[in-house]
Amino acid sequence: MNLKEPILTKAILLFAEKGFAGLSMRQLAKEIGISVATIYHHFPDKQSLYQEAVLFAFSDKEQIFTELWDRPSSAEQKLSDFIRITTEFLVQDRDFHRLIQREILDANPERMRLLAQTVFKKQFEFLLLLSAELAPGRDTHLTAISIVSLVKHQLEMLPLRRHLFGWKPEHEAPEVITEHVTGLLLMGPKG
Amino acid sequence: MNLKEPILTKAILLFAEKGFAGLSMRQLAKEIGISVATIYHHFPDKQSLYQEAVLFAFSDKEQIFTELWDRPSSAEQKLSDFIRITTEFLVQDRDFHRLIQREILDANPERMRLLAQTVFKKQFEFLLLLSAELAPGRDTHLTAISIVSLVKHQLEMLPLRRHLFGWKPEHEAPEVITEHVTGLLLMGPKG
DNA sequence: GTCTATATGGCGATAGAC
DNA sequence: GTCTATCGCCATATAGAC
Repeated sequence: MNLKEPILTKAILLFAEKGFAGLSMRQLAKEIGISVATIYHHFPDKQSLYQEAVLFAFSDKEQIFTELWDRPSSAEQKLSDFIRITTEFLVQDRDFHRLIQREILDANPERMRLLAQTVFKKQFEFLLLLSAELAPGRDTHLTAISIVSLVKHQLEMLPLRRHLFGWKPEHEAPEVITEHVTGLLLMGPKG
Repeated sequence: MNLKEPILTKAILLFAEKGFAGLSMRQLAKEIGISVATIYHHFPDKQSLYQEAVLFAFSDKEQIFTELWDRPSSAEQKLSDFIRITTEFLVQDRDFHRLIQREILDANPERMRLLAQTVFKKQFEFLLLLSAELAPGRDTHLTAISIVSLVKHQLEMLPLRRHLFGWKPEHEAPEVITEHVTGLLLMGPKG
């Protein structure tokens, strides 16, 4: 049987958890239950495996949102849906989220460009249109990033937040986060 | 001369850049211009060096905000000042920011607890008071986190944002980010 | 396409001289 | 307190049998 896809699948999981330098080829092979040489049959070196794994992880993720933008709903409703879908997705696919975090932290310009132009381009352009409609007086780029920030960073901060004052278990629920972020964005602080 | 502090200083820089697994003791020694054995004279092992470096990096950071909370200004002004100070600080001390990101990504529960209770405790409690005053109807914990998110994540996304539609060089300026985030929070999307 | 065996080098850590 | 020299191990990567 061809082991290329199983290798990529396990690699995504373990690279997300340990980072590039933190995962050895031996560990990866052991986890899959194959030999190191088999990995090297499918990938020329560790770096290539990593890059292919990242692309593989991102390959099917674009579709999740496509249906959303076509709905004949109001801008407010679309924002609310976008926040909910993104939150649920990031909560459900933690490995993917950790991989994004690591990639952005690494900040390799070429890989950033690739990511921006292949995976996020379309979603971000829809988000820009939405920002222009919802916050006409504001810089749309900064507003769109702010929307993403509120969703993504709420989740990224969880390990730390758990130890900060006022935290409650329900703050980890996707629907609670969604409601808070949506309300803050649509109605402002006083709403 | 005692090399403990120079070791810690360089370690902060390189751990922030490469991560724990990505930096070897040999590389670190070479960068400082000393031998590996000298590092091991001051620190029992790599893990201890890392943890001490992280604590050292955070040790003097708490003071930056203390003066702010004592000022006799309005809640709106305090929020604006907090956002500005935080943005400028994170832009200026990128190594520190990257170290925070790595620590949160690692998510070691014990280290998270330590970080929350030593470095962020006081600032976060002031931020909670501010959130309660500015957004009385909302969950103060979530609001406070949202404020942090808007500042911190705007900067973390920079490597990716540069390749997304609508980005302009001025979006990297602390004062532009500050103004956007402050406006969004205080006046909502329509403001 | 997968394996066992191995080459080569860098790794964390230590011994012992100065 | 700092060094040179070295141990034993694990890393990436390859050779060659099946």
